[in-house]
Amino acid sequence: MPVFLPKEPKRKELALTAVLYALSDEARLGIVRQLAERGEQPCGVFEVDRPKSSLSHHFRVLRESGVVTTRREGKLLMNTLRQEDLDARFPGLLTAVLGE
Amino acid sequence: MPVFLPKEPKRKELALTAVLYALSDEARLGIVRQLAERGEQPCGVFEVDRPKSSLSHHFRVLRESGVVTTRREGKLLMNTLRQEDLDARFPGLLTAVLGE
DNA sequence: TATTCAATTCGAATAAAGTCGAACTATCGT
DNA sequence: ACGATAGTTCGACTTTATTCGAATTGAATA
Repeated sequence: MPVFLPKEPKRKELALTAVLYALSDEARLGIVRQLAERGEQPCGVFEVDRPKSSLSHHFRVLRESGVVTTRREGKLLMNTLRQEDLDARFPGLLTAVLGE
Repeated sequence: MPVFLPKEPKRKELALTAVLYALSDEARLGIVRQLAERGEQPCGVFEVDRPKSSLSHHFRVLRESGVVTTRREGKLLMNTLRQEDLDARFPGLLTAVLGE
């Protein structure tokens, strides 16, 4: 009984086009900004004005591109921006996207 | 008799998500890299292994997002990366995407 | 073990992008 | 004016994304 098995790329596998694509959507970019500001957060706190299933889809895109990592903590799925991995692989990108 | 009227956004109108989207495609990113390396270039020189109409489509995306500007010179359409505009609007982004 | 809560997966519908040939437009050279 | 060249636009098709309700999973709690 696996706890939760997202398919997140390792640092070395991060692909620039996939990352840019993930960030090219307002809803997802909003999530990323909020994670950058407030740190680790569960999916539920994001005000995205869409049903859960849509939100979930966007989290999947963020995970599969490697922008976000997710771990379970009790009944919540906690999401974190993969700052270090992104900075290592694409220096300056996240900073530029977040605009300071 | 207009010479050529592309719909390019002004610097202040550049939208981050549109720019990221434009850059999230391998073919377009390839064009951008080549423009960054070699400077202004006509559409024809790009080796993109697709028919002209497809190439043209990608140029349109690059223009409409504001990544590239195009002017006619004789029978060629010369393309330039909008480095200054992009740097002004999204400092560090282009550098990060181009990897130095 | 039954309920509840958090969030995902499924599936089907809609929307948006990409692809490519063919036709078109503009410019240049003859 | 004709032909060649550079690239675009059009239109139809295929592919990929997004959307959202309903069903499902996993974990906590009673």
